[in-house]
Amino acid sequence: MEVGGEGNIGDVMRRLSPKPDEDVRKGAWTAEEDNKLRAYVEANGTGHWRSVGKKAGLQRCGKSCRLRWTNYLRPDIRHGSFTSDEEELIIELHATHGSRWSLIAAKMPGRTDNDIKNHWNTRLKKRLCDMGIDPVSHKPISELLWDLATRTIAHSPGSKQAAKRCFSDSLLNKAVRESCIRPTSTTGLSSFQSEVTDVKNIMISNKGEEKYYDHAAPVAAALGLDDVRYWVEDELLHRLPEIWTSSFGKSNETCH
DNA sequence: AATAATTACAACCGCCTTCAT
DNA sequence: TATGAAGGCGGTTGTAATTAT
Repeated sequence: MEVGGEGNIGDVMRRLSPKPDEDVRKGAWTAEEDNKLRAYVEANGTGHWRSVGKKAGLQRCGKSCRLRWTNYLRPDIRHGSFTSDEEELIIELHATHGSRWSLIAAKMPGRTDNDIKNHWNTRLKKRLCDMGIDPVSHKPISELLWDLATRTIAHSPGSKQAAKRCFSDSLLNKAVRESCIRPTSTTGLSSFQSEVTDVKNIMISNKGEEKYYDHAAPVAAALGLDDVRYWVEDELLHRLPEIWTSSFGKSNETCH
């Protein structure tokens, strides 16, 4: 015991501060650690996670132990890929509850909130986008574009130009992002331009873009654009230097 | 066969809520 | 009522495995 005992400020600070890093292991769990934690919980049950690491002979913090048990070791967890029925249920529940994963998991026995969240972020979100559905609102993208251009923006001063600009940015960024062209700052603008001289053909030949044009058509009509495709192509070629500079000109990173 | 890109998922982090004192 | 511990949640990151080039 140090001189000063309970009242010593240094002692108080040490008790309140987190333990030094060397006392706590991080990263992937080993099979031995899993066995220790499983044996401890089977013998003592869950709860009081803060002390579990120590009592189970693990150099892990309580949070880490709890997470490992609830997301992986719990015996009622069903591991393995999601069935199509489960995927449909997740989409349905997400439309109702949003990203309240614990709520969604409660309606899917055997699945953890972490698993569902991961599956949503890696698979389902993309699938909805490909179907032309916004994964946040679960509404068709065409409907959202329409709202954006005709209601949110188009009724304010200087609206038409703003709406056109917003609309074109969305299309152009998508076209560049989804094309096979991956320029870098070291490529240089001139060679990038030569690579994309026929970018409109990439856009037209890409079936996803065709679908995107379908979504865009009613918005274009609302803005008084007779043919959105030619307008976007003109915009894209005209604004290529600007797009290149804003996206890739400031770093050596490749385009994502 | 080697390398790059993408995918899948375990784990961490920070914040919030609840509860006991 | 204020405070701190504990548990829970959602967002994000790191990385191993897989697939594409």
